[in-house]
Amino acid sequence: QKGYAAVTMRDLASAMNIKAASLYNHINSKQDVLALVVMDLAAAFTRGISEINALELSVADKLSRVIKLHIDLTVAYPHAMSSLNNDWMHLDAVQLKIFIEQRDYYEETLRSIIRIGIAEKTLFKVDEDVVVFSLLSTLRTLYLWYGKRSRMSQEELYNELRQALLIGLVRTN
Amino acid sequence: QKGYAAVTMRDLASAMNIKAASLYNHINSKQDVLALVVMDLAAAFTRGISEINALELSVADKLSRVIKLHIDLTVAYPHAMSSLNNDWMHLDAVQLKIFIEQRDYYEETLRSIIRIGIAEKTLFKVDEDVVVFSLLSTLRTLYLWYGKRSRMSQEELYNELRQALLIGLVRTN
DNA sequence: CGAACAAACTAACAAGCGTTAGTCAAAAAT
DNA sequence: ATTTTTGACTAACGCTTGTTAGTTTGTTCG
Repeated sequence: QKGYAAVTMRDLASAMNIKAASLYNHINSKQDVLALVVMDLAAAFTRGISEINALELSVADKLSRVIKLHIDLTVAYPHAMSSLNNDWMHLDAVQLKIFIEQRDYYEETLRSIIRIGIAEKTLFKVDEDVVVFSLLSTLRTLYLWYGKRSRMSQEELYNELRQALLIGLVRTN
Repeated sequence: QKGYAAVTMRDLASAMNIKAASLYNHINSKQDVLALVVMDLAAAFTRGISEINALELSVADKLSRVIKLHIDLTVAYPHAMSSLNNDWMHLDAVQLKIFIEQRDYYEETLRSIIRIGIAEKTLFKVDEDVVVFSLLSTLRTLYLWYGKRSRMSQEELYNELRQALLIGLVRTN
């Protein structure tokens, strides 16, 4: 709601009905809390795309699996997704380096899947950077949206997103 | 880079090679700076979509114009786009109300365009909320991307985004 | 030339920040 | 039954925050 910088330890404490000082019986610092929230989720994404890429699937099926990965993790950890998107730059130097490496690996893996699809002509000829960026923009901000306005099941969301992101909107025939 | 909450008046001042107190010869408060950055850009989006919707265009052409609107404003005000996306919740109560009204109006206008397209069957049958969300997720985060990694012209970006967002990726025939 | 103004400066304020120290009651382990 | 541990508390710390007051310097204008 407020983001890492704007939220105070007293905010966190009062949401748990305790005093700020009591938090330090459980955690070492505010930064540690951020790392706990962000790093596990980042690792889950890294593991997820790595597993998908290792499977013997068509490019379109791999992309569908990536969509499913994002839906699953968003449903499981909607609040952590917000920190992953907006607060990662406040990680300390050590964690930040690890985070950025994982992020780069994730994006490069997705880019390589798309590159193969374009080369084998199962995907339209598009700029791979634009596609990676466009897919991830939508998938990364799912948490802003799903569960709030939507009464949709995960299954429905999955099908709608495959249509919107992969198949397209405008009828061209 | 840091977001509204994390950046200090001393940060802003030193980036301008002056002292923090000197800022107050030009502005009234930190919150006012945020409002100056965010509200004008929000108004530009509101005016933009209003004008597009008033034109006598096909649904697909209106959507293309919306893409162009986002590209134009992102190129013109890349830094303000970041605050518009990430810092709007730190506006004071008065401005926040105005902001949210404009945002709702923008989204509802876009939704109505898509609703018409689906009804007249120029668009595939998709959930209109998913489509609005998916389009805006990509267009709103253009600033993260364009100008950094990309050496693409605005014209190229426009064509690539129309392909990726409207036409689709996966060849189905 | 002299007045008025713009815009920088130093110094300091009160409030809020993350965090630590020390204490105490209840629960768990011995 | 006694010791140890857990996890809350109050009080306070040193620091940083946004902001104000008062001053000074250079420029603009009658």
